[in-house]
Amino acid sequence: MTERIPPATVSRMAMYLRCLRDLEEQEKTIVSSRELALLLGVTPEQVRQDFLIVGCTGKCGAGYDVVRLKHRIECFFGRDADHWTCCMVGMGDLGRALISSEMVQDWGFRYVAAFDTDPHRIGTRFHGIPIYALSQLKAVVQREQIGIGVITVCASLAHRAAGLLRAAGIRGILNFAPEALKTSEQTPIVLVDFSREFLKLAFYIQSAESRSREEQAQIQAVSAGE
Amino acid sequence: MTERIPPATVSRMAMYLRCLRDLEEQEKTIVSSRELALLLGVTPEQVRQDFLIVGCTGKCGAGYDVVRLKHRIECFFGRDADHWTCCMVGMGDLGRALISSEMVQDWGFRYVAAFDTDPHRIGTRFHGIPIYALSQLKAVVQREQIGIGVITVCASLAHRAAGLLRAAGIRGILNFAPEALKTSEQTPIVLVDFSREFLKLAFYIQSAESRSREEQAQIQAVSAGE
DNA sequence: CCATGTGAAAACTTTCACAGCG
DNA sequence: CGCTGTGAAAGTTTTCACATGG
Repeated sequence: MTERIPPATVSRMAMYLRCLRDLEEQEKTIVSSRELALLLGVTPEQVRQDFLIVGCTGKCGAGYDVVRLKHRIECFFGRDADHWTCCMVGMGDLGRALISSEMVQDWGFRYVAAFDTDPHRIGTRFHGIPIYALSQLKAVVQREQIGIGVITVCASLAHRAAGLLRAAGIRGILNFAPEALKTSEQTPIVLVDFSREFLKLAFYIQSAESRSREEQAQIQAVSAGE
Repeated sequence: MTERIPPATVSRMAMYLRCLRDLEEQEKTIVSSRELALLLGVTPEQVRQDFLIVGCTGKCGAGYDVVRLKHRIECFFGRDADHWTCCMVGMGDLGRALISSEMVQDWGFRYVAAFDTDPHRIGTRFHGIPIYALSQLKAVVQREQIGIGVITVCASLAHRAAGLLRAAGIRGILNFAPEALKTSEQTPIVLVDFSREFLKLAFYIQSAESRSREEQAQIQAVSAGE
């Protein structure tokens, strides 16, 4: 059942899901592969190919049923994707920003606990979420049946945090600390590295500008040739 | 010169750069493709293949010169990667967190201005960075020669923010708003979508657990066969 | 005529195997 | 002997072409 799905495909699936949500809000019931392709900047064929993975649900001539397709992709991400319990390890600026932004809450990811080393924060609540000491992590994770741990502590603490989460039997870790944590077969870790995104952007800027320079040079060459 | 570089390769380049920085701090001068491969979870051949792209700098038998290689990869990301000026559009929790975390400052990305709609914030400073009104964006971007705009406003404002940045002649945009902005050939946009990262993690958890279930089933089948 | 479904073709990435150098 | 460099092989992913159905 679990064919090898490449990371790029998983990313695209997440993008489809976002689009389908938006389409559902706009009360569209049918969408074609071409429309989705335009929205995502890929080819219609690729979209159809991807949908074969989740079990082709399209109808010839018409398009895809938005609700049905969305449901299939939600299944792709796990049937219980609608209620993941998360905890935040590190209640610094980033941790608080992630919680208060509520970006992922309505994607089925709900924070039920937070952990910090600062004694002033321990025992208080943030957006209704209780803040515990790190020493209580294992007990809380197991009591609340927390599935996902989100690490926003500094790089030097990240390994310790990951170790505690693993020891508590967490199912997966999202790591915002600029530190490559060893990911094991058992507990997957997704690293969100801001510096990588900045570098990627820098590269794309560079290549876009060099390309447009080339084009200008070509235009100049052409006009010179005339 | 600008061969088509796949996104995955760009990501790996950023990871190499991180590793090389760490190695440089540890005062290692030589590194082999195998060491880097282990650190990154890829194969040594892939590492060497990647380094061919930036211009093979390795010496047979010895390994790669850390400083030289790092320099080459920095060039891959643009020679002026060492001094990108950035501005933050949106000084909510996320915007402030990104600035105060200083995660990317020492990667050569420096914030020199911030923009917000809240009149209480306009005119003040945060971490020494002046906060302006959106109406001043164009003038400030051009005056300070800002290359990168970082969007952390809400989804509904993101399009307007992107439009203003583009009109001001920004070179690239990093978008943290949960909204797919149309990226043009001229000004690249990198979208950082937290919900996508959560979904990715959910998928990997799911597949890791189904795999281990399969293995257990296999083990049971084997022991049943004995 | 539009859109999907499907298998084959093309393009690409990754891996392999080995030559060459320190 | 270990490590790089390189081109060919294997294994992908993506694209194309066309059959099928509303």
